[in-house]
Amino acid sequence: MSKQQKTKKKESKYLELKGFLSFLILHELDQKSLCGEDLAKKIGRRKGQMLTPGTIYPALKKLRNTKLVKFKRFGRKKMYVLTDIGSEELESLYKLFSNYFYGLKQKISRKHYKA
Amino acid sequence: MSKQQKTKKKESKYLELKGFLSFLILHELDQKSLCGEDLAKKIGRRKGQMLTPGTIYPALKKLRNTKLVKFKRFGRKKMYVLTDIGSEELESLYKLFSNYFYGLKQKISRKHYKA
DNA sequence: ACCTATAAATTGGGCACCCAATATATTTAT
DNA sequence: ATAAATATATTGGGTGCCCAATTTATAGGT
Repeated sequence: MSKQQKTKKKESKYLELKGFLSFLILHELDQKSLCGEDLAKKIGRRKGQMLTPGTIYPALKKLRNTKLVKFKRFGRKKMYVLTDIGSEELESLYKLFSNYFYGLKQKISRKHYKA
Repeated sequence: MSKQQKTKKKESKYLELKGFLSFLILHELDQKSLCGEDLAKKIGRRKGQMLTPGTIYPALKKLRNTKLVKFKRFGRKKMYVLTDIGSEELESLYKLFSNYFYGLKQKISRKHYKA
């Protein structure tokens, strides 16, 4: 009972929902400043599977390079926050997101999301 | 004024929302039977840019191979519909989708979506 | 100083998405 | 039968997502 999320109860048999990682990172950081590890846990909870370092850190690196996020060091943690550019970008992405998934609103419920 | 959707008014400057194509195909086909071309237009409208044949047809091919969709020929069109397996898969994907985007419900509005 | 734990980061590889360009098949018009 | 139009399909290449495995850096305990 030590593992935080185990190998995956795959609900869908054929397809996966990949993508939107950078978008979700910005969205989470807009709610609360987080370190890489906690971001991986939080987004991992959304997908039902922990994000590995090889997923989260390259994504953060890219977001740093494009100046959408920055961090401040606290002990060994790097606490990430949005930059002004990052906030603007997120607002644009919300509009795209709205278009992209128009009509799917009723599919989003709290039923399966824990924490 | 002949082109249906032009080169792209890119709202976000740095990131794109990629992915979920197969999911959206299943979702659209669950609403209405469509041919490849019309699927490309419909999903293209969601992203603000027409999907090219090189995007839609390989995706449909994969969905046919996994028996999630099938088609019937009408003239030169292939009208796609979900199989029973496809319907089940879509239900599972809606649950994953709900988790994946929990908390983003209020971001989905009709504001920017046309048709 | 040394060890341990924690957080961050890189490497290598696979797959989905995506487009531009090109090619094939089918239907309709002449 | 031939041409034009429409719909389907493939090819080649780029990029992002994703993981397993490994490595580096930082902080705390003894």
